[in-house]
Amino acid sequence: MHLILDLDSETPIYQQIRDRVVEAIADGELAPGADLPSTRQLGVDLAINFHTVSKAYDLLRREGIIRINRKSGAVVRPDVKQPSGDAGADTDWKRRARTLLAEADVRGLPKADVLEFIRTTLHGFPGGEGGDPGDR
Amino acid sequence: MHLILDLDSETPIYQQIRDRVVEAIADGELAPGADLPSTRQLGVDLAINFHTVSKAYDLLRREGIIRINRKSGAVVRPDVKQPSGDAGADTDWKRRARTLLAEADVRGLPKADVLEFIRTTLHGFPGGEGGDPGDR
Amino acid sequence: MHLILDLDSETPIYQQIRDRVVEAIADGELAPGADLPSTRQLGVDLAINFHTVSKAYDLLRREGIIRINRKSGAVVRPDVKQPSGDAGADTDWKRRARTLLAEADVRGLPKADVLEFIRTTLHGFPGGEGGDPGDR
Amino acid sequence: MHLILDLDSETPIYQQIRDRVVEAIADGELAPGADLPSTRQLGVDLAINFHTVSKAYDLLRREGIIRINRKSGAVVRPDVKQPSGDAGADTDWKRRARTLLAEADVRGLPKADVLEFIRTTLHGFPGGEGGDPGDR
DNA sequence: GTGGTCTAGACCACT
DNA sequence: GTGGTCTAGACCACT
Repeated sequence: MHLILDLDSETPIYQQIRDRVVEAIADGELAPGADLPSTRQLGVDLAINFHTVSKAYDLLRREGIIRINRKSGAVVRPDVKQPSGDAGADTDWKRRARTLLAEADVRGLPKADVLEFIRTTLHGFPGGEGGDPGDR
Repeated sequence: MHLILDLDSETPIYQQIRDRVVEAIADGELAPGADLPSTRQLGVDLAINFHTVSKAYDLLRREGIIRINRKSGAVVRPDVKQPSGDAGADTDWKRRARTLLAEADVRGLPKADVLEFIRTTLHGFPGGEGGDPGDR
Repeated sequence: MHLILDLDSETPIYQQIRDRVVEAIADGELAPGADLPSTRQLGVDLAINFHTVSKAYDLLRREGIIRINRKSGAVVRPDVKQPSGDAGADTDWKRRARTLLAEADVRGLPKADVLEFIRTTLHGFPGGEGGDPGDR
Repeated sequence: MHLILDLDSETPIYQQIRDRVVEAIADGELAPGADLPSTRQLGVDLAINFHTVSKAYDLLRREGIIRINRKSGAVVRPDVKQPSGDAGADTDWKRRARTLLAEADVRGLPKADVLEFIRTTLHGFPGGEGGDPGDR
């Protein structure tokens, strides 16, 4: 997992780490069950304080994405990428997606381009289910 | 424009107002060139400080979505929903979209369902293919 | 709200603060909507670091018990003490209660005494609903 | 004794084992004097390290609930379910019960429901009134 | 004046 | 060797 941060971004570093880990899991770079680097190690690699990494991992744990063990460190939850049935989280995701799509529309991004970008990104994630049946 | 806030949300109030305005424009509730309520009026309607509304409007102005005139108040920019050609903003939008899609994938939402939701939402916004058809 | 900590306890300080705040709300010392002290102020009062208070407040916020505003500080949520309809949290509470009751039983505390202690404690919290209809 | 662990819980594994053993004793599944499975056997059954089981057993021993013999293994103490007269432990139990009840109140659980749940749970444990009736 | 973020380092628990 | 807690202090955003 190679992880690039933007220290000048308004997005807090711990949030960026959280986002990059989620993307690494979606991309298949981090498989379900895989080990994450230790908070101290990742802190050294990213040249940031390990407390900041800790905060990112704690966020991922609360989101049900990773498991943290005091001894063995952090691992991607084995049941990740499987439907959780958390209706509240689904609703929240859709609300955020709707806002993002509205922004694309308001900024004049052509609907066809947006849809194409999303289709491509989604299908770039490994794993068959819901794949592209022809061109639909 | 009917605007509902969630005071308990982690999303700051000003950000929620900004999001709802963007959605109202995408939905066609607020047409290009239309007047927004005055900051004081909206503050009263939402039972919040008008400074918070000002902050939301200022954010929308910096994003190139509305125009603010000290005298005539805030209006939706007439050229909204047309491609701005701001490559940096496009890149930023795609990065955020990618993170959101990765989150859907990691949470186990079926790709077909995600794509269907996005297609439906996008087509729910009035207007042909995003941007002036005679302009492309 | 007067708050006493046991610095030698195995229970982390932030957890103790969380517990004491919950008790203060149940006791009616902190009414729904009431202000909590600022993190810095409470830190000074308790002679602990304000970060530790922050952690306690963040926990209370995530539990839906308080609301935190960057400007105006922390307040008890106005809708506290009203059923939230969060079935998962109810189940979790019952599981913890069952464990605690099992411990009382195993330690030989007479059931009548346990029930009496719980009845008394519960009825010591102000607010009528579900009160003691006679002796049942 | 059938024992189910939640590896994703915030509660450490050893604490979960301790809790389940206490509940099994309260439920009468494990009688006073009964043998507990060996740490290695239980470790295999639960697919966890036997050291974690040892830690749970050691905690139960320190709580005066089981006895551990290097040769014959762990057994439920014969005098369990009888008043120990440990005032400190009683005070501690009441403090924890008070916090749990305060949480129920703050979360809006009706007092009558809480009392009913506790009464039912308590009466679900076999045995008269907690402790030896001839002894009081 | 409020909370939020980040750094830094100590000490602890758990293995 | 791992994460968790706590202290301490800086700087920032928001009002």
